[in-house]
Amino acid sequence: MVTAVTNTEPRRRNRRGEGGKLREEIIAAAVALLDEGGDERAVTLRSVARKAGIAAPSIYAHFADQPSIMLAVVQREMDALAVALREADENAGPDARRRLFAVCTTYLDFARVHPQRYRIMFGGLWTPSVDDTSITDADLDSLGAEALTLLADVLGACVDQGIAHGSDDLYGDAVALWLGLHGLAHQRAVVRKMPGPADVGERLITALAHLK
Amino acid sequence: MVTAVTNTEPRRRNRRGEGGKLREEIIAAAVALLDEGGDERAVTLRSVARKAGIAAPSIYAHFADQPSIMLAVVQREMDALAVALREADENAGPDARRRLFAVCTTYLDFARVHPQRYRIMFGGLWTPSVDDTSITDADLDSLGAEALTLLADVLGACVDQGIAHGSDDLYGDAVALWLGLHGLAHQRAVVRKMPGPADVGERLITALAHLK
DNA sequence: CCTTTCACTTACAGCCGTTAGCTTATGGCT
DNA sequence: AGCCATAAGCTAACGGCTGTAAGTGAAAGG
Repeated sequence: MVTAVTNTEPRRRNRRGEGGKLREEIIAAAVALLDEGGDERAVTLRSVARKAGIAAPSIYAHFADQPSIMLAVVQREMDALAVALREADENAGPDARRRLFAVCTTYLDFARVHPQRYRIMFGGLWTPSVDDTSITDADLDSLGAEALTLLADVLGACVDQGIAHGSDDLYGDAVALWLGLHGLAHQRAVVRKMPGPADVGERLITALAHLK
Repeated sequence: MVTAVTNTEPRRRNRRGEGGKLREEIIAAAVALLDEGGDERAVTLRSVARKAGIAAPSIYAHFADQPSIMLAVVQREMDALAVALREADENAGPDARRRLFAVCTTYLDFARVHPQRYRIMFGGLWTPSVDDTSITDADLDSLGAEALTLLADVLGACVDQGIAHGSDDLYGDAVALWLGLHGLAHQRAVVRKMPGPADVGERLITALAHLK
């Protein structure tokens, strides 16, 4: 599967005010390349340009350099994940156990449905160049803080409803729970077949949330 | 820091029967490149050759192609990790809690001391080419099975000594514990600074081993 | 001395990121 | 309707790095 470089149409140029649309198309092209199963080395400036149907230098109107593309992809997917988690929590109703499993399952599903995206988001390869729109600390903390606060919140609800053993450090428990989820999510995103029982996810959640 | 391409000595050629020595030197050079902090993209066939002080094509006498080098590195480090884990277990004495924490701490320490090595071992980027000495399933299961059996063994000892709650599936619990450790180890290997409390490792171990 | 092992030099073709300068469609203005 | 400034994207080209192939030299040791 080479996904056809054959560009049937030479792509209609964007209209006057809508030059910025191309930026989104570039990010989408990069994500598409990832999803096609090739690893992140397949996402080069030139391959992205080909996928988007534009000439390579046209990217420089929207991104400073190649790493910036990857950075934008990570940012977009981080936001998408955060939104999905909040949504899952809100749609789960008032029951704390339901909320907990909804959030955790949504997290795990993201990694399973988009393994390549998950890999670049948390695989730590989007270059720690400390310049321009740098993420690295601030933005990882952004999702970090956001998702972890959500998790701590749900854990607190579990304690309040009496289905989990309390703790003096809810945030620390949230971090531990997230680390467990991350371990499973990352491993699933990396290998073809996971060892161990199918319900290992539930075991992780049950143990790390101290459910009774 | 460019680590000096300046090869003072042109490197003494190996003696008659010892041609195979170069193979080890090549692997060591690749590992050295990793440890220098550059990511795995810095480990190219040519850079490895430069680091080892040999000409690039000389590698082909010992490795079929570039991915094979990475593969050999992963194999070597997998073995080293397995040995370290067994050693830690044997040196921990008979106390089950000590054994458990010795093994887990050793695992976590490996990832902290050699983050780049850990990343390529479990980051799933050493190309899933299904040919020649392929690892991918067999050899990951090798460490997988080995380390997981060890963990299950230690967990069983914890139950026997009455310091942990029993379970009907010890191997499943071992997998869950390993996933937690992996989550922490990988995250530490990837980001500069981890959120959360310092004792998060002990929390993971305590919760996932069902310690009382 | 002469064979065999070990490693080297040279070279090719392909991809990469990036710079410089050019073309073309768009849409407001006269 | 016609002009024409400008936004939007293109072509050509550079230097550098990559993996790999083909053929060459030198040292070791029987």
